[in-house]
This record gives sequence, structure tokens and C-alpha cells, in this order.
Amino acid sequence: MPKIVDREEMQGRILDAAMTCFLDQGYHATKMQDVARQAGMAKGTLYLYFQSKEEMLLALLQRYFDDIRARIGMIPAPRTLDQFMMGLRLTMPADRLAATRLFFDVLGPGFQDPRAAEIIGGFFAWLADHYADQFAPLIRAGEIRSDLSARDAAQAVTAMLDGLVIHLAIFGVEEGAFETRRDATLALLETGLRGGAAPPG
Amino acid sequence: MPKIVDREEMQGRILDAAMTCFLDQGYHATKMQDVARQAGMAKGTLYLYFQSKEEMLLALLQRYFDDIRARIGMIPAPRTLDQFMMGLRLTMPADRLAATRLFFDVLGPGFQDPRAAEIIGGFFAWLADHYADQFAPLIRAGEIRSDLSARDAAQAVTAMLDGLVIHLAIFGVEEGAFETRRDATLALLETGLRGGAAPPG
DNA sequence: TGGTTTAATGACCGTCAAGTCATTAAAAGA
DNA sequence: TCTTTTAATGACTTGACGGTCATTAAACCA
Repeated sequence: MPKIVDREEMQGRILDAAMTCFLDQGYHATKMQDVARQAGMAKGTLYLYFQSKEEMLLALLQRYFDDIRARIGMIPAPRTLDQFMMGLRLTMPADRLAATRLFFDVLGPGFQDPRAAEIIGGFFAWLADHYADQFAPLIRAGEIRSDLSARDAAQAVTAMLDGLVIHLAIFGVEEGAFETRRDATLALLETGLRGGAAPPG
Repeated sequence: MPKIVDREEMQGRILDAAMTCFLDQGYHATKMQDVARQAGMAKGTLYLYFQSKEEMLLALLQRYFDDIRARIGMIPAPRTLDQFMMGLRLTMPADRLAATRLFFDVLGPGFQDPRAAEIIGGFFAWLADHYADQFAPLIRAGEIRSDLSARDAAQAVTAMLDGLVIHLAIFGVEEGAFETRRDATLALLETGLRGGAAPPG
């Protein structure tokens, strides 16, 4: 007798619309009306699927970072420093710029809900652990200089590279320049990790 | 006959109060009422000295970055890579964390006024140029490996270190941990710049 | 002390957007 | 087709905050 819809599919469609709007205008500047229009439904409908704008954002962040984690998890463990650097490049695609820009809106001191910072911070903690796991065998194999602690180096790499993306995102680098500057930074980093040896090529 | 006040001094006092509020709560979350209370005056008074909240912010950013620029300009030109790294440490004090956090509010896609991005972006462009000027003689002196372009390396260093501060700022590192992680990153970077030689000590 | 000019005040206004809910539409079975 | 149940709608409510301005206070001089 009742009208029946697929709740999860509706939530997914709404999150897609929200992502489009947020990437374009940012979180604060996006009105629920905008999300509704983008999703092709009325504003009230959004509230049937999410309690508030903030809950919607949290669901979106969760989905986004679960997705990245899954993609990074699928990259095979590197056996050489070169392979590791290649993997880094894959985890820093140019389209991450726009997403990174979005997080500013949401991580500044004005945003009260600590759950957003938990989701994003949790991702980077996971990432640092993930890199540390990869560094340990590379250090034993002599691919990375042996005076580094795998954990410290992994934290430094994680923070620096995330920071690089953020910095470039803020100052509006075009997509082409992004890859050039990313690679310049990675080259510097590679020498730092390798230690004695000069960079190849 | 008239009541006379020192306009610049009043503006300075207001900016001090605004900085306190913004650092504490962020730009968007701070009400003009809060700034007024912090400055010990009524809300209307603020509008005698600044046309709007946004103008107030821009004046604050300008003052802040002029100040940093002056401080960095006073550090003598380094003659060795060690001296350069020492200078970097001076330009990344732990209290920069809070200020950096503030900029998120103001650089996200939701913030329309391009002047804020100009002020902050201008500072980093200046900083990259400043480092490039210091790198050139260091490369000639063999302190930095000679296959690097001073300009590219300076850009990479600037972006990475600013990014590091931002990353650490976002994820709420305590002040002690900040310095540890900053130094770990700088050590990695130093090896990357030096090239062949192993790190000293 | 009184007169003049500018500074300071804070109640008020206008706007804007998140969130609500009475009403309407749509699906599904009898 | 009629009834029932849930989904969808969008005008309306609510609260918040940036900015205004008529009024009051303060400084200074004669």
C-alpha cells in the first residue's frame, strides 16, 4: 500500500548534489536550496534524508575518505623507493585540489562539530600508519637511509605532502602547474629519504 | 573645541581585539559584538574606524603579514645550508599555528573578496623569491646540490613548509609536538637540498 | 560654565538562510 | 477505482547577525 523508495540511493543522490555544490561554492556559501535544486527536488525533501546541513556534510566527508582509503589500499606494496614515489603520485591527483579547498570551510575554528576533524584527521593518521608500514621494509632493504625511523619519516611525509596540496589549493594553482610543482617537491623529498645516493637520471 | 582621538591608535586597538577573537573563534563565528566587547567599546564605535567586518579583516591581514615580512627581512643572509635551516626554524614559530588556522575561514571558496587571497598569496610569492635569492649563492658555494634550480627549489620549500604548518594546525597538534615534527621534516628537507652528503651529527 | 563639535552608544532594522509542517501527490493493494 | 500509507512540496517561521542612526557623552575653548 505505501509508496516505497530506496533510502540509501536517495541519500547517495543527495550527497552527489551536495558535493557538486560544495566544491563549487564551499560549504557555508551553499544554501540547502542550492543542493535541492541540483538534486532536482524540494528543500523539504532533503530533511527527510538528513537531519541537518551539518549531518549531510559529515556523511559526505565519511563517504569521500572511505573512498580514498579504498583506492590507496589497492595500490600494491612498493619494493623500491621508486615504486613508493610512484604510489605517492597516484594518491595526489590534481582533482584533489578542489576537494581540499572545500575542507577549509569545515576545519577552521568557526566550525564547532569535532566529528569533521575526527573524520579527516582519522584518515591522515591511517595514512601515516600505512606509509610507516611500507617504510619499514624499505629501510631494511637499504632503499631508504637507515638513520630514519619509519614512523617519524612517514608522519613527516604525510604532513608535508598534504600540506603541499593545501598550500597549492589555497593559492589557486592551475592544474598543469600543480603537477609540475608536485613533482619538484617529490624529487626533493626522494633525495631526502634516500640519503647518500644522488637522484637517478 | 572638538573631542579629538588618535585614529590610528584606535584602529590598532580594534585590530588587537579582533585578532584575539578571530584566533579564538575564527572569522565567521566572531560577531562584531564580540570584537566590541573585547575592545571595551560599543559595536557602533567599530564602524567609525572600519567600514565593515571585511575591511577590518583585510587591515588585520595586511598588518600581520607586513610584520612577518619585516621580521624575516631582519634575519641575515645565510652563508651555509645550516644557517639557512636555522633561519627557517625562526620563521616557523609555534604560535604561527593559531594564525594559520584562522586563514582557513578566509581563503575557502565561500569567501568572495579576492583581496584576502592577494595579501596572503603575495606574502608567499615574496617569501619564495626571498628564498630563491638565498639559494643562488648557496648553490654556487656547493652548499646545495647544483642540479637544483634556485627558483624551483625555493618554491617547493615554501609550499611544503607552509603546508606543513597548515596540516599540523588543522589536526590540532599541541605546541610541543609541533616543534618535534617541524624539525623532523626540516631534517628530511635538509638532506634533500644538500644531496650527496649525509646529514651532520 | 556654557557652547560647540566630534566621539560613542546600543536599540533597532533589514536581510538572509536553516529548518518546519500543513497540504498535496504518488504508489500499492483490495 | 477507492483507500491507505508514506513521500514530496514550498510557503512560512524563527533566529541570528551585520550594519544604521537618533540620541547621549565627552572634550575643548572662551
